[in-house]
Amino acid sequence: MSKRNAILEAATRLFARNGFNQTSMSALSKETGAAGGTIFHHFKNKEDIFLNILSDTQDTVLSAFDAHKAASVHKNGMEMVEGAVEFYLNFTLEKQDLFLMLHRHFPYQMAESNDQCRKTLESIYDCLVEIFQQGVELGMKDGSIRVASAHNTAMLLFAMVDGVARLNTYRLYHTGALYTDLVASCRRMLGVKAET
Amino acid sequence: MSKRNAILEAATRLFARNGFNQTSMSALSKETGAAGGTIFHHFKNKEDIFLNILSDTQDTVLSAFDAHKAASVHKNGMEMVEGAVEFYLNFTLEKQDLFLMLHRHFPYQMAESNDQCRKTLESIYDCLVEIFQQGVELGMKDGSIRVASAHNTAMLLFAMVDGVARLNTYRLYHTGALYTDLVASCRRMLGVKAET
DNA sequence: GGAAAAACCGACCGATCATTCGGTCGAGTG
DNA sequence: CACTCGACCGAATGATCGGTCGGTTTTTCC
Repeated sequence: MSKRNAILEAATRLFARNGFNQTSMSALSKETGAAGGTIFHHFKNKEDIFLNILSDTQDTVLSAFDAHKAASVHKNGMEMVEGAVEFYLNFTLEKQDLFLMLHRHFPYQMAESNDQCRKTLESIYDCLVEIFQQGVELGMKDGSIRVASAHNTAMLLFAMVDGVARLNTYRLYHTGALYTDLVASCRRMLGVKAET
Repeated sequence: MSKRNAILEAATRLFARNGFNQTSMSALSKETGAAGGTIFHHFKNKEDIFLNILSDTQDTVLSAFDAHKAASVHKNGMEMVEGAVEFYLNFTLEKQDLFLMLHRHFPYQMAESNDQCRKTLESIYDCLVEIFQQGVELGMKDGSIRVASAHNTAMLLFAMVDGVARLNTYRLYHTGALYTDLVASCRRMLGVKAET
């Protein structure tokens, strides 16, 4: 692997687990085997490393969601939402470091002063919410879902599912058995009586 | 105000808005007008300041929730949950700095190595989840709520409501109009068809 | 009023931070 | 071979970090 990619990979892990500000360039240097100067040869500064990671994250998220949409089949909108919930939870488990990074405060702090960061973050979150929203909109058409606003409902679904994903990373509670109840809750929340 | 309290208050604001590690003792010194040595006269180190804030936070949260429980009246469990949702959202708005701090990663990172921190955090979150759980348990008895597990349901409610509170602080979306849909979603999610 | 205690001050310390810079090395080119 | 160029190195830099310490002021209590 090229040193540049090694730096990006190690930085993703370190930024996610220890935070951006708590990751020193010397730690990154030690982790990658690259000398201090080498890192600044490839990236103009520490922030630039983060922006590159964020951009890669955007690609990863967008293509993963496109692949899911292409592969998934469903009878109606409600099933599409259920599929999205399951996919999202699995995705957060599969890409733990990415979501650990996205769940930190630093990206949003940086977004306030850096337009590129803000745009990339918005595009990532649009993608995350959209998959729920499409399911809700479909369900509103085919009658499997009855809610007032597709967008607001999608946001609420996202808040709940992402909240559960977060509970996993904080480890204050053991949320293993939550998945079944989560899906059941989503189903009832979307306006049709629970099936038996 | 005593200098000690001024330090705690300023530290709460700075830790919440900039993070623990991004808040320097010199910044804290400048903000409070207290000299560097004075801060270390009142607290044995930076971590000790945070633990004191966390302990104060625990008191604030516990007494606020006790006051809410004592003051609120409700016909049934469902209404109790609705009241809890409204109260929780208002509370996060009222104590923005506290929740900004609790929503950061640092407390949970510190909890992994510091028992006092972990215990305090657990007690805070127990309190937050409990108010939902009591409502759900009551609703399961009086028939206004039909779910499988009171605890899991309370966790899901908490995840959703806290997720909405979080969306507010990140400012990537404007979530002003979400409250009505949130309450309606909770009502449907709890197993009884939406009333008109 | 006077002494002891507590609060307070700011210069100072060693460690660590992000970043810079002069320079080595090897692969490609003509 | 001579020359160039990008990848790479690691010592050095100035700034800033959390924390210490000796001394001064204020408060408390007899």
